[in-house]
Amino acid sequence: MGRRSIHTQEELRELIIAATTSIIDEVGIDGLSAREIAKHIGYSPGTLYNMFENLDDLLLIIEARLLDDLRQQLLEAITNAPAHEQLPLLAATYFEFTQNHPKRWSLLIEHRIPGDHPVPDWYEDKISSLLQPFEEVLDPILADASPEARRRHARTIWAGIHGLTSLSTANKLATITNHSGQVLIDDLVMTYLAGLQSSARHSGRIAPEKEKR
Amino acid sequence: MGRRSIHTQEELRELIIAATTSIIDEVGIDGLSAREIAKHIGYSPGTLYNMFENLDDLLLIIEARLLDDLRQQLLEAITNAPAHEQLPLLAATYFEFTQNHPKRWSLLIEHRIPGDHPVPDWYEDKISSLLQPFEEVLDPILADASPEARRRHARTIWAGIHGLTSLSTANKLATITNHSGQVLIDDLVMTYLAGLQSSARHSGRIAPEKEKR
DNA sequence: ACCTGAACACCGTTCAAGT
DNA sequence: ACCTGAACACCGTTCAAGT
Repeated sequence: MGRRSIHTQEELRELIIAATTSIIDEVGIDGLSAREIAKHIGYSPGTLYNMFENLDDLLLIIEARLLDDLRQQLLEAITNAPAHEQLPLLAATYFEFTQNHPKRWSLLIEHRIPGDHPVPDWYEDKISSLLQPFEEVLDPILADASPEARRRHARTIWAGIHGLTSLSTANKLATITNHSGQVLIDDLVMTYLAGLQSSARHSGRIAPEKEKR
Repeated sequence: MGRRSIHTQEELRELIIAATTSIIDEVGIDGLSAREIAKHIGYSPGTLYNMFENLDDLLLIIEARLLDDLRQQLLEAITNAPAHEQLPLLAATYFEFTQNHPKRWSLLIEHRIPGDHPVPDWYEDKISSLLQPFEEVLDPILADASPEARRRHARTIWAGIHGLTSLSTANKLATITNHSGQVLIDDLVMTYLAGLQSSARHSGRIAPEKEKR
């Protein structure tokens, strides 16, 4: 047949992304295949390769949108929140988000581009932008620290939280992390914060208690 | 043909495990297949299913051995080490180990049993036994804490370290974690430890400085 | 008893051919 | 120009048949 043009290229693209997302959420990653996606949208498998380089490319785009959504929720969570509650709020929101999208979050964790090929730049940017809320929230606490130390602490606490959420969605480590995940994340954030404040004290200056607003 | 019996069942089993391990380490997970393993050991693909339930089962066994090795190295690392250096040593050893076996460690992180089936009990035990060194090392620091708090802190710091090493081997997050991994892990351990000691102080008793030996 | 290898039901991806 | 769908080179897994 051919020459249908019922949808614009852009519509077709979104159709494919939507179908793939819903297959993952409903059936799981194991039930996903190019043929299955094609069947869902009523096109032939070949059409996918007209819009995307390959399946990995398509999945990467879905992962990137998930990261966008997460970032959005993180930013919303800390808006108007008292400064000293912001980091715990970020952590709780991060965890909750991954629990709400377990299948897609697993995809994000487990999906690796074959051949050790590096991931595209735009994808790395998405990841980097996740760090921004953490840097913002840590800034007042680390007022005296060097820029390098601030970058480092933000990365550490982000990576710790990210790692913990990942363990929770991979039910391969269930016995350990069903301790449960939220409890461990709270522990991590609270103890790490206490550690930051304690070293701020030892380095000669006490991080001031916030009383903004 | 059939009826070769050049190898005992046990030898054949080990042969398969060894071949699979070396394919993963050399070619990577993408180059792995039942047919490829069979070719390596000079048997037919069907033979694999005589010794193992399926490919997932075989991979799980390889992952379990990796965990055994890691545990062994962790225990060796803290033997005869001063108490206050033990946790940093565990973290550094953990990280180094994963860097030394990047392909197999990626397998451990990314390999999920299809269908949300839970992992076998013996596998969960392997994971649990990784916690033991962390509990041992934290015990002196948490002398006053409740058993529940000790379990929790050990799980938290283990999961944080585990999560960080996982991010480092998945080069999907390279820009962030090539900060580098070892630096972030040191930061996590040191700051978390400072946090633990600071709350020990606040709860009325200072964790005594160790001076054993 | 032990192992084979053809067969089944799938994959991702390509590309000549159809409209 | 747009899309098809048969074809290619693979998968994991099974199981009747061979020695």
